[in-house]
Amino acid sequence: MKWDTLDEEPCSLSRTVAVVGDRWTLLILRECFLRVRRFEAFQSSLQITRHLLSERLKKLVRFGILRRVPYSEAPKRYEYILTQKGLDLYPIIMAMVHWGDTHMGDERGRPLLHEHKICGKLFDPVMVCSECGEPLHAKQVHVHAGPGRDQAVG
Amino acid sequence: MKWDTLDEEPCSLSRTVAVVGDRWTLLILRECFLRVRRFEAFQSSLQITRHLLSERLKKLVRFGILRRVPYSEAPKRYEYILTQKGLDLYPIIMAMVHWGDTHMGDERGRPLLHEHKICGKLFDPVMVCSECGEPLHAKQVHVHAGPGRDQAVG
DNA sequence: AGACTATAGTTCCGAAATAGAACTGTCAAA
DNA sequence: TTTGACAGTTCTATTTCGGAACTATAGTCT
Repeated sequence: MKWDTLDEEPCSLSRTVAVVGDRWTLLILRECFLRVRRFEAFQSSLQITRHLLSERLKKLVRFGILRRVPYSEAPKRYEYILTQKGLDLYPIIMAMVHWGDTHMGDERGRPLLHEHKICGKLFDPVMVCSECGEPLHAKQVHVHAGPGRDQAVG
Repeated sequence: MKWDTLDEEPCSLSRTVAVVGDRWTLLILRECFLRVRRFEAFQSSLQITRHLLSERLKKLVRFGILRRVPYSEAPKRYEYILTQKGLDLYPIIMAMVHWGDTHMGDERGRPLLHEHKICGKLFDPVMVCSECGEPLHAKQVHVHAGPGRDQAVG
């Protein structure tokens, strides 16, 4: 597999995997959604090596998921902020959190609870059909080849 | 990071990442949802090395995401089928496909289109609040520590 | 019988990625 | 002038991955 061109595969999952398909990147994104923005903060909360953190942040900036924004002129210091493209990853992160809550929980209960500011309640994320609003299940979905497909899948 | 105990972290995202947080595993799961079930089929459609495929399938079975089911007695042959726990990963996969469609597309258009058998229409997945049904956005969610949290996050 | 094919793996070795620690550079505060 | 905070970079040892060959079981073809 040529991982360096995975983002050009005729498969939307592959293209997403090219960007967020590794453990550190997903954990970094978790921190971003928890409002962590600075190199030292990522490093100390994740215990990631500085080398890998640096590389992953660069990659996320390169793909337009984070913006590197100066917050101090002298010395020059930057923080990393989610772009809209990055914020749009929220359903992926929430879907993963919810699956973990459901299937990987232990007797201690959930690590985090989520409150929806709009309705004020604690909630779970639910994935629904954009057309009829019903919850989605794998077996109720039929897949068709789209225009961007050659022979590969996804 | 001790990846071998990531599934015991007090963070649901970490626990999910422990299971599906690598590129090959996500691509294998894509194939599973496209009804691929056999070793040779995974191998030839993904071009994954047989060694890694074997290891990843074992891991998915160990975590209860796939079941290894005999389909031939002599010679003994098995296929890999999603359990309910595995089927429940569907929102993660769909969220990734949708993000890829939205942010990583090219001029050729989408590789695949999804039809909801319930309503008969082509759809996009939308993540909504279980309580009020409104679409979720990162900035409208407030996070609280839950019972299973000690000092870590997620 | 003997050779060939299909399926599902396992083994081995060189290449690439990761972990862990130390080092660099800039500036402010003590 | 020394220390500390911050944001990285560099180095080496270890781990994981890629690619190819090999093993095992049984059916089919000649």
